[in-house]
Amino acid sequence: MMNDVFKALSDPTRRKILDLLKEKDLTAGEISEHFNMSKPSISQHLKVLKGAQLVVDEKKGQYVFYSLNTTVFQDIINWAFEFYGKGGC
Amino acid sequence: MMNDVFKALSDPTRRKILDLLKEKDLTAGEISEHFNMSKPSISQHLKVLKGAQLVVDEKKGQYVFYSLNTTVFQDIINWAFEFYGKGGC
DNA sequence: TAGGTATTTAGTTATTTACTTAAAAATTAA
DNA sequence: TTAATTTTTAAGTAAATAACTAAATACCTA
Repeated sequence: MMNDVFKALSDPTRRKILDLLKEKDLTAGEISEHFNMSKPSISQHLKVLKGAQLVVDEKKGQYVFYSLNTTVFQDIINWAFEFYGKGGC
Repeated sequence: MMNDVFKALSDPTRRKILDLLKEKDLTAGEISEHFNMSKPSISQHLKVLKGAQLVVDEKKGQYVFYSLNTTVFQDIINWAFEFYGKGGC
């Protein structure tokens, strides 16, 4: 579970996708416009992000909108807190 | 920089090494005892963790002690906070 | 229905990664 | 110095990853 998350985060293209989604929800096509990369490659990256539950997709007509799933980011924070300091925020 | 960190964290063996170091500092040999894996493999994993500055090493005689570098974990928390909620703790 | 757009799936290839064993380097002690 | 111990480096290999193109799927509109 956390393995899927860190594997997903280990690729710079996928982290940049997350950065884009921080601003606003985007379709697969809009996301791909930000990269010098084929649409299928971006689609695969989105699949990995979705598998890690870092993003959620929603189909609207012929478009698929992607958005962040913030709960997993909380999991990452909790994971890192165990190393940084013994509890406390 | 953050790329090295997430790449380092993407492997379960390396995350388990970090878990072990959460308890106490350990030598390379002590770490390797916790795995069904050759010492050179563990040494390579330690090199990756060190490259990401997630751990620090200190030579004491013929032993090399490894310990956590907590500052990078703070960086991870800061990174994730930007997705979770706009600031605030 | 037919054609167009958006997205994903399938199949292929080059690169990277994680492991192995063997050898080297560095330290300790007889 | 020689031998033993700890750790890293080097070289090789199998599996995973990330990219591509081509084809399939799904939806919309004329």
